[in-house]
Amino acid sequence: MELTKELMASKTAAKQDTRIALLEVGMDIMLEKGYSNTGIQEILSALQVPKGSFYHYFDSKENYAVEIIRHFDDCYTTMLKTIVSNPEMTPLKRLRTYANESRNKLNDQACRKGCLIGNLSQEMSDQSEVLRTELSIVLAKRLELFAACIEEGQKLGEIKSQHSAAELADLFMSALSGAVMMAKTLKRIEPLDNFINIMIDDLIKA
Amino acid sequence: MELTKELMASKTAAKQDTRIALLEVGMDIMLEKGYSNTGIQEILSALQVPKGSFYHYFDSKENYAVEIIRHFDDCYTTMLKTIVSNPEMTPLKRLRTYANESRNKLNDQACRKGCLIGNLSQEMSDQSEVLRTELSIVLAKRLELFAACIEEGQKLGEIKSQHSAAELADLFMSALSGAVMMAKTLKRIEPLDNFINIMIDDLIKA
DNA sequence: CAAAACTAACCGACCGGTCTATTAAAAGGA
DNA sequence: TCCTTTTAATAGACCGGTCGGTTAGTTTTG
Repeated sequence: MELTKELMASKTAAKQDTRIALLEVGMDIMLEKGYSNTGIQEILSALQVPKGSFYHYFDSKENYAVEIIRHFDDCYTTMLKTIVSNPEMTPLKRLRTYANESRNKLNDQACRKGCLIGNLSQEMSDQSEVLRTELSIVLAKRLELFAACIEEGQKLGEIKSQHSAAELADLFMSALSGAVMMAKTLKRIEPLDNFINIMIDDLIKA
Repeated sequence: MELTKELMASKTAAKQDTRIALLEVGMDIMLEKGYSNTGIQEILSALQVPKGSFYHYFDSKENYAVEIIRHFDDCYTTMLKTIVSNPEMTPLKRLRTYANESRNKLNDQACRKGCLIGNLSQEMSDQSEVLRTELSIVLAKRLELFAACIEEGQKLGEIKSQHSAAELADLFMSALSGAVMMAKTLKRIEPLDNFINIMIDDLIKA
């Protein structure tokens, strides 16, 4: 009995693995090529999973993308929280750390890829209300995390208080996303450096 | 003779018109649906132009997009120059005017569409080196226009001089592009309002 | 054995791009 | 001036390939 249980478990796990693997490979490919440019067959070939299986696990490409967004967000939010809530740094230092990591990652990738959420937001907001809604949930979640960090900094007098934390978080994310876009097109990391130098080290600092 | 000349002229003009019409319709559709999601047939149907004509005027979809970018940029740069070089306003006021117009246009479009250059940059920078190069030329041109305006403001003491005009222009464009992206996904105009309120009215003002 | 999980083969639609044919305009010759 | 030749432009049928998605059937499981 224990044997069958184990087999069941491993089998179930394997099936789950296929599902997760589809999500993770799709995430990587969509990060590189966007939604429209990514074919389902391409994802399946990478994993040697047959076409029929895909539609066993997912209803449609659109729903698959929704699950990719959620899966990616799960990982990303965890990472983001550990940085912007890190009690061992001051709030402003946390923001700078996050910005720096974003900058270095983009630089390591030769100013390619960027952020899945940002890329899909730009590509799909006008094309799919389903994806737009999902992406807006993720964006709102991130805005909250940044706003909480900024508010903490404001209370400590480390960050300017002329504007609300929510507004500053908004601008912070806008500028960072835009800097990533510019860096990708110009193939130069300077937009990120400028963002860090001016926005963080100067403008929002109290 | 004059009659035939006129006919010739109008005919030639008509031919040119077909080309221009293809560029302008393609511009509109690509602004709404992006590059990958726009089919050539769709553009042709809108103008009732046969498929063969398209490949008479353009080598490929990619080259067609390059010409769309240039055509769009021609119009846009003219408009941009009249605003950011307008001697009847102070430099900072010009920037605010431009930002406000961008904000109002996006608002009128129910936070859709945005800017063709920004959209294509995000979608195509990693997919097509040809398009990326073309887009980077346009971005660089705009950066120069903004930088010139900002530099003027710095000399007048109206804009902070801790950072170079080029760096400020960089951040200005990053933040504006990012705010447009966020507004499209969140379907709220506030990111643009925040950009104007904080960035222009506060942060870069001396 | 019945039900659920899985999969290979297949579908019509559409993609960007090519083909050959036809028509209209420009250029050349006397 | 008229006729011929060449070239630009129009035209749509057609190409192989790929798209997202379906289905009929096999395999696995309880």
